Amino acid sequence: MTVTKIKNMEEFATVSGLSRPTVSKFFNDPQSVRPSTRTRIEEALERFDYRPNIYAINQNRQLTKTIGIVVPYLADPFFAEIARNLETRCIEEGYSPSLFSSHGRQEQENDILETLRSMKPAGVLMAPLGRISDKGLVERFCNDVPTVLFDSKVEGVGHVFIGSDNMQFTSMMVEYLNRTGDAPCFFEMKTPANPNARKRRQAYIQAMERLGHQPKFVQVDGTGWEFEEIGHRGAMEAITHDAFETSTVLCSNDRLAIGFLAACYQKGVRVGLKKDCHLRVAGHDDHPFSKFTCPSLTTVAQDYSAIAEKSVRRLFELIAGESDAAPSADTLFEGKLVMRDSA
Amino acid sequence: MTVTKIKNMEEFATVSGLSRPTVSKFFNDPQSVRPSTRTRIEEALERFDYRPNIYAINQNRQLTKTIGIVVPYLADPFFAEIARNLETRCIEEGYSPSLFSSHGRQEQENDILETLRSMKPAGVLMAPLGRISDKGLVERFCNDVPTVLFDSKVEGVGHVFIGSDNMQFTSMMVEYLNRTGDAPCFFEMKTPANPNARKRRQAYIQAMERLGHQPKFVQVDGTGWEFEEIGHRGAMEAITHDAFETSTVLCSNDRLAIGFLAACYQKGVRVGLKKDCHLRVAGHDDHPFSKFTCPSLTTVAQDYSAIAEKSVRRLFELIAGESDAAPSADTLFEGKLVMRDSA
DNA sequence: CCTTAAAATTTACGCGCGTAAAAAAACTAT
DNA sequence: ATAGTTTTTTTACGCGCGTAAATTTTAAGG
Repeated sequence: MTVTKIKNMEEFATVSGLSRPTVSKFFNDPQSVRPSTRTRIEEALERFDYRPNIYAINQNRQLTKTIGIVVPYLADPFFAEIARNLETRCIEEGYSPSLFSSHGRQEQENDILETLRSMKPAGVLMAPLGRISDKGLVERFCNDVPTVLFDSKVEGVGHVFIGSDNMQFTSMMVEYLNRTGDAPCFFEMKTPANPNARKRRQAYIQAMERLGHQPKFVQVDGTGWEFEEIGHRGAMEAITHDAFETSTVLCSNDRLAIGFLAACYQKGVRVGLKKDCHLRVAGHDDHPFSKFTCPSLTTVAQDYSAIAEKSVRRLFELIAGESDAAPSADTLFEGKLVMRDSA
Repeated sequence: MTVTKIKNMEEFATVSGLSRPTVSKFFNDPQSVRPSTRTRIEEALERFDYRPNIYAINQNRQLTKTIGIVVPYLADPFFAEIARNLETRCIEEGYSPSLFSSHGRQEQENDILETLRSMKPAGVLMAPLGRISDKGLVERFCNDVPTVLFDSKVEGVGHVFIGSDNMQFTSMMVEYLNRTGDAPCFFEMKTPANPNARKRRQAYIQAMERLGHQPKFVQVDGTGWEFEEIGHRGAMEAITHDAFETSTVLCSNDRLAIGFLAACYQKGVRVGLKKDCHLRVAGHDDHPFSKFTCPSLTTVAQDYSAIAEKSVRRLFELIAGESDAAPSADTLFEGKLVMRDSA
């Protein structure tokens, strides 16, 4: 590194003995210049550490090299984990991911979309809030910016959706629970924020009917994203009032189950498969912490990295296909049964 | 909204019946124009939804309205929670936060700092990786960009640090455990990534000696940020070899404790205060999930929102104080003892 | 109504880079 | 060496906005 500070591309071109347009070409695509020229620039780059001004670059670009990533609630390790996968994949493809969390609030989600618009991103990977999303606004956004929706689908919105096959998730789990013991009741929030929850409820009902059982529900009040808290409260009440009509409980998601198991422990309700257990409990998602609950949680695993991988790949297809591609069929990943100690 | 699309500030100024410099002034500070003028612009804003091009704006600004937020590992709910607080506070102050996670890798942290440099942010809130941070690079960054370090201090680097008083955390917990039962042994990673862990170890030793007890350690191998996994493995081994010389275990952080408790449950080791319990377990941090462990985890609570609040406030002081202020003393927050069922 | 101060307008330049067109230079193959 | 091709250089314009200086308009106060 030399003392000389390079302010702009003009200066950098001079010190590397080239013209500015050539250097500009290099930064847009190193392969587009002659190997010998490339070498000269790379050498100069080591001596002078210059970086093109991103704002000046993007001002003149119709499309930037930015990818927006939007999740509904980053404090949920599930989304943190997905976001991490997405980020990594984008970087590998030479893009700069920009991460946003709606923190469970519609207003925030709307702000983020507006911000993203002005960022002229090459594309956006978005897990919408779901029920409380501003559908019209999300729809308009998807029409204007190449966007892949993942995790939670907003009906009729967006060209590309990547998610989990909730029908398969729940069917499989109900089937498993039914084979190995009592058929489960379904533990869920009364008004879930996430559309996956509604699909899982439907799937539960269908699966139970198919097996000749009557669906049974235990529903908890509560809004927001503090699912553990809600699950805990709901379980405490249900246990106190002995509200379970069966010895098996299927939770709509693992975070509810985590709260549920904590309540069971506190109330002295033994959970698991052993002879002296009163209850079996299962969940959905294979949350990062489900391995460490007491007992460890039997659940259906979402394939995080597959969803991330596929989302990014579909986004780049969308970006590449000049004309906005026809709305494609949703991609739904099947889940894997993870048999642990709780059921 | 009208059909007319506004492309730039010139056009927008025309439709609002004003000149571009006036409109420009408005966007930089709405208070700087006459109320009647402000109203006219705001009305036009509703009819035409125009937003200044952020890239063009930032190109000509020495300092942008961006605040960088860097955390070492976003999949850790502790950092997700802190980040959420920081984001919210920044937005309230009229800045645009930009969130980055190092994902536990030095290379990534370095890249983020380089990216941030080119973003010309007004300031940066950074929780460094700690031990594996590139100290020289972080130092240089802090000298060039107004930066507040939080959570984990890199010795001798940065002008402002906001964190927790680990000495007080651990002292208090050791004191409490000693008063209510056996003095604790210390459960930790052999080579912790985070400097807080080292401070806690020292504090543990001092506290034990002050109380006339000999410090005892159970140390686990393992690197990375999968603390629950590491804690679980360590506890399984320790229990198998009956490696505890005392009936009380103080974990270096809650995530290790979560894994620890899971292992205890699996091994049939009863944890808690009741007569039939073999072990008491405590942690540090009051992780968002510590309330839902089995049994619920006794710990020392970090004051998330206070740290966030203070960090943001100090950053804005740094930004406001034209000349780079003299290195100020660290701000350390005391923790609160959270007595739950595990100890 | 006139004086003053405050605010808005006009005019004009610059930021750092993308990019197009024409000319010059550097390679490649014969 | 020469014709033909590829790459680089020259030249020049534009992007959308910040911002400064000089001028004109507006509002306020006596």
